[in-house]
Amino acid sequence: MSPRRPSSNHAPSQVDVARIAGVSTQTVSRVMSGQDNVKEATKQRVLAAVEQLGYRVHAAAASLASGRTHILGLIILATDRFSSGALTVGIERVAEEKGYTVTTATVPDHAPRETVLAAFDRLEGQGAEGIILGVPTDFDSPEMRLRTQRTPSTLPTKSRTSSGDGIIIDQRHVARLAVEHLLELGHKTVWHVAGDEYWEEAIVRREEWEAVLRERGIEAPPVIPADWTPESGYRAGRTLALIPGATAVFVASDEMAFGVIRALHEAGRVVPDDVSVVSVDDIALAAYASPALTTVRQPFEEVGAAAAHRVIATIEGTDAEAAIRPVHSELIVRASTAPPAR
Amino acid sequence: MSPRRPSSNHAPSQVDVARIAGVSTQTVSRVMSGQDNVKEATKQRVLAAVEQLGYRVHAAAASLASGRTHILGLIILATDRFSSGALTVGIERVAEEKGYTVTTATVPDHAPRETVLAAFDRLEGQGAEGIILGVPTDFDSPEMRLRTQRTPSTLPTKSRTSSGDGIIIDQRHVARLAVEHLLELGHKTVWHVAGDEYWEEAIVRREEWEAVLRERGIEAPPVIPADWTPESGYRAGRTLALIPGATAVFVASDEMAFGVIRALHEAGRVVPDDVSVVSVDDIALAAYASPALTTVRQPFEEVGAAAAHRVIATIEGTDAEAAIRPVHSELIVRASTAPPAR
DNA sequence: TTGTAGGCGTTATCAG
DNA sequence: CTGATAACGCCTACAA
Repeated sequence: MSPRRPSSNHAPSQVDVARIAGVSTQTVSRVMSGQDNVKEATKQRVLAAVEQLGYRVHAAAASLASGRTHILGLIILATDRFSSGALTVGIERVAEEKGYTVTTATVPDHAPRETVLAAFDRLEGQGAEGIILGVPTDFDSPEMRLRTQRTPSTLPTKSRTSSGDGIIIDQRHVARLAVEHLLELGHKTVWHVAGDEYWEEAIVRREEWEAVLRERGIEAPPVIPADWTPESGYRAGRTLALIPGATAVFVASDEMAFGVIRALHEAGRVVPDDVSVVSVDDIALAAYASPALTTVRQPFEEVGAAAAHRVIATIEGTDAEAAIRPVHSELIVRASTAPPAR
Repeated sequence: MSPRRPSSNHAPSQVDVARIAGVSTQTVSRVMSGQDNVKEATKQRVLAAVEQLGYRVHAAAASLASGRTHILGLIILATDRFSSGALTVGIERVAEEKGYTVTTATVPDHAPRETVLAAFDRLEGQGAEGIILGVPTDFDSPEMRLRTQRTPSTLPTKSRTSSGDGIIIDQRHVARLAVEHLLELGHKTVWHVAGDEYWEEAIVRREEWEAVLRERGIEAPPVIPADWTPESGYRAGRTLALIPGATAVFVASDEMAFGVIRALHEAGRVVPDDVSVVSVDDIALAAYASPALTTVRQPFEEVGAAAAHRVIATIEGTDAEAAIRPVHSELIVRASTAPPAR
């Protein structure tokens, strides 16, 4: 039997349901929001009416009345970059679990600060109760401060500079894992192809790479700059291929590593025999690179989940700290690293 | 000067603005929605008050009153798959241009029909005025019909079976481009590593691959099934490596092609000398595979944009057909294909 | 356990 | 060009 509308042609409302069920609208409201102080029989009558009419609560009306929207805002990169997709999946999962909905605003890479602020405002305007900032942002700028003060916000990655409001992946640890692996294999030094320094992660990884070398009394060779794209990795690889003594590189992302390896290959340097390459992310294709990539896995999906938990906790006044699960990076050794040829 | 709130601590409303500007709320409403029937001087006073208070229209209230939400729903795969990210970017771009906001619901791959329907309902409940279905769906099932009838919806890919409501990439053309390329290179036949047949695209590509061969009087070899993942591609590649006569494969996606090539490599078959590989998508890494992938580029971002244009046109009663720009696939020849060795 | 009253902030409609 | 008034559909608070 197909559901039938009351008479007019617009969506059924609480009033319609109440009339059919022979109760007040208030009772309908109680049933819909799952309150338990409704007699079972009444509840069933209401539910029957709901079913019959195909009634659904009107989100806008509900949120106007209650002051709650249950909307989470997500500001993310307008690219198909692996990390963005995985992050989103984690956020979305938790949001749904917790009864939230997520609205996304994308911003181009290297967007000026105003673009991010504008995205933030747009999301707030849409009613977002909390916002997850998936792009580099100066969390401590006055403009941002102003906003994060009125709307709970979180950064998926821990920032070097800012007040500890970022979370989750310790990028120092990531870099250390990678560089130490190479050193333990017996390489005398490690070169570094860095990510775009517009991103905090890139800076931290570079700093830690230097720090690890310094600890062992090794002077860091010059950084080879790049920008996360495979193209930039390729260019970096060509540079690297020119340096005879280079036997080991720490590349700041898998996607760049693909480019680096290709350039090395073309220059006749074999990976890992001549040069060992370790990178970061462990994207799905990492295991299918030639050779398979040794890489530090970043659990983006968990990071997204943790970020979502965190904002939701803040929104709801639950203990935010308790809601955070630390997330672990892990070195995955595959075929792109080996001891240096003697 | 920092904006100051009226007195209480909740967000300023139209009333506050009206009072300060010395006009009625109606006039504020008119200014905010950009109607032109307001005297310039009045408008400026209103704008000044808006600025001073930091007023923004309350989306929920506006949509309750107007009946419009300007929300677009997007149902998409809960993975970091390349295509999903790119699609989203295109949708988001157009949505923003047109003053819409996008709310996403993710569903796992291979989700049963009910999951997709539930996502649809959730989005509708959130007020989505139009929905873009980025996952395989039986667009013609009664349950879906029921929904698409009340909420404009669109499929980014043209379906074999359904009523022409799908759009944009002609998968037959994609397959034809790939297979003919191989044939023109001189290969006697072409093998096929198929995508997950849960997806329309996979089926269409396989069908067309067969059709192209048949046209030339070639009997199609057995399909090698896979599921879009690089892992499945790897397995398919091992199978392929066992077949001595196989000199050319059409792989249904780049991500699988990475797996195929690795397996071939490990089996001692050189690409493209022994086996030519052509795939589909042209993901960012395709150019950095070893060897660089010959592939049929799919402009996902444009597809997303076209899909968004389409739903919005439907929502607004504009001519939907006019709003669609056809989108072109293109063969990108790189290093993974070559004439067969004689 | 259930109902009544009032208001959430905006836009539509109709007057002026 | 501008304003008064009535919805929009629901929820909170309070009362029964």
